[in-house]
Amino acid sequence: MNVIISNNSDKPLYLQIKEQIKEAILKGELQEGDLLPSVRAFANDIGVSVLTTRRVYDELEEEGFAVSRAGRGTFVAMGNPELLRDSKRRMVEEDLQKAIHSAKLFGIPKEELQQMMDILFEEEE
Amino acid sequence: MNVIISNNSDKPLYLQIKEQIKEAILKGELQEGDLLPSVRAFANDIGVSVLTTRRVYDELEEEGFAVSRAGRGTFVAMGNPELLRDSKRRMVEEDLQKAIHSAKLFGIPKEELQQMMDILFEEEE
Amino acid sequence: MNVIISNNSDKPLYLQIKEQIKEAILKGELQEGDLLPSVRAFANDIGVSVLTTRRVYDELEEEGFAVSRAGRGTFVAMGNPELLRDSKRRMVEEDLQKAIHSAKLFGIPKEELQQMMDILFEEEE
Amino acid sequence: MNVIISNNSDKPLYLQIKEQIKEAILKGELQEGDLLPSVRAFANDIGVSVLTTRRVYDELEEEGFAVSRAGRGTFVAMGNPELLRDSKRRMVEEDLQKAIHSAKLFGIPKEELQQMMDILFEEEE
DNA sequence: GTGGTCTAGACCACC
DNA sequence: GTGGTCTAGACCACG
Repeated sequence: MNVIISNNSDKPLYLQIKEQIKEAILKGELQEGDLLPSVRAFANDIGVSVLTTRRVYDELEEEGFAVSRAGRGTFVAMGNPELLRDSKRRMVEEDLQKAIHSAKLFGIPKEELQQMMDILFEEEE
Repeated sequence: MNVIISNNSDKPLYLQIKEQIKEAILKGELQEGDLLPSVRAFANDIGVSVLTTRRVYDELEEEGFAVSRAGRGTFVAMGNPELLRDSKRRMVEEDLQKAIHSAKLFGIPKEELQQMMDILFEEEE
Repeated sequence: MNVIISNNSDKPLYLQIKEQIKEAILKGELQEGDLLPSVRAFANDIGVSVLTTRRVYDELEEEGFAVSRAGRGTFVAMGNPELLRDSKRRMVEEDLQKAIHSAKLFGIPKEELQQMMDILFEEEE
Repeated sequence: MNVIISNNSDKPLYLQIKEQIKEAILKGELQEGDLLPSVRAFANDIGVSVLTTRRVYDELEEEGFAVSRAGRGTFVAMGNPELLRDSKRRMVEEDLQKAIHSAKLFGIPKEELQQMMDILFEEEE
């Protein structure tokens, strides 16, 4: 797994890391039951404090994406695939909703919005 | 102008205020050249510290949405209307791009995305 | 608010503290909207690390018992009173269920269990 | 004897195993003097490390539930039957006391507590 | 002043 | 080896 950290981002480190792991799970790169790197190995790997990776794993566990077992390691949680699908859709819908909200506010018509989506969809590499 | 402050929001006060002023400008409620309330009056009005409104006006000026004239007050900047239109589009495009990025990541096809937009567009009150 | 910490307990410090705050809220000693002590003042007060009180407040927030506002402080959450009542009952039911489970396992009849409850209820000071 | 291990439990493996053996003794499934499986056979049987079963037997011996005879094996301790009866009662009383303590704290009256016990007693399958 | 994040150590229980 | 807790510092943004 590749995690990229930006010190210039306004997002805290632990959030950047957490989101990348969640994305990897949602994309299917990390499968249910997979062993995640140990907090120490991971911290060393990406150059952050152990406490920071601990926090990432703690929150992933709270959110149901991972399970930690003392003395064994941290694993990708066994989750109902439906939940994953929903989780993906919800992420997309959130951003979409924001865009639509602003568009309505500024009087951008639905047709123009659809056109923008078409263009942006092709542009994205 | 009505500014609504939520103490339950995760956004800092100064940002909530700034964004609502910017929205009012982009929506056309505040016209170019309009006089904004004084920092003191405004602070008193919405029940926040003078320092907070001071910061709002400072940042609005930095971003080119307002100009302060010593002894006269703070005014909505005289901006090229083109710039405003672009600014609106850019805001919408940013969120749209995020949604498209996630959708591609999770394998949600363009058709499904368009369908989601249709539904969300109608739902928005 | 009085918090008592035992270093001999098998429970981690942060849990001991968190549970006592939750109890104070459930008992009504702490009312909705009340300001909790700052993490630093609290840590100093009860003689633990700042990080430990931070963690307590973080988790109380996650569980919906408190809300933190940067620059202002941490407050007892405005919660629907129904939820509090349910929370109380659930705590009691959990322990009761354990007792009943063991009793059935060991063949202790319902009558004896009720008798035990009578006696223990009077004994409790 | 059937021992079921859950990887999803928050309890450590050795505790899960130990508690199930103690329950079997208290329930009478394991009689005084019965030979327990060897640490190696047992570890192999339930799929855990030998160290883990070793620890289980050590602690059972410390607590007086088992005795090890070098070269012979580990046996369920010859215990005074009174002690066993007391042990059962104590386990039940402990949980009952916690429930009563919380109930008093939150102002739940004795009648409501008894009602809860009635309901939970019937519900338990 | 407040909370939010982060570092660099440490000790413990579990496997 | 692993995760779980804790300490004693630090810097930043917010009000």
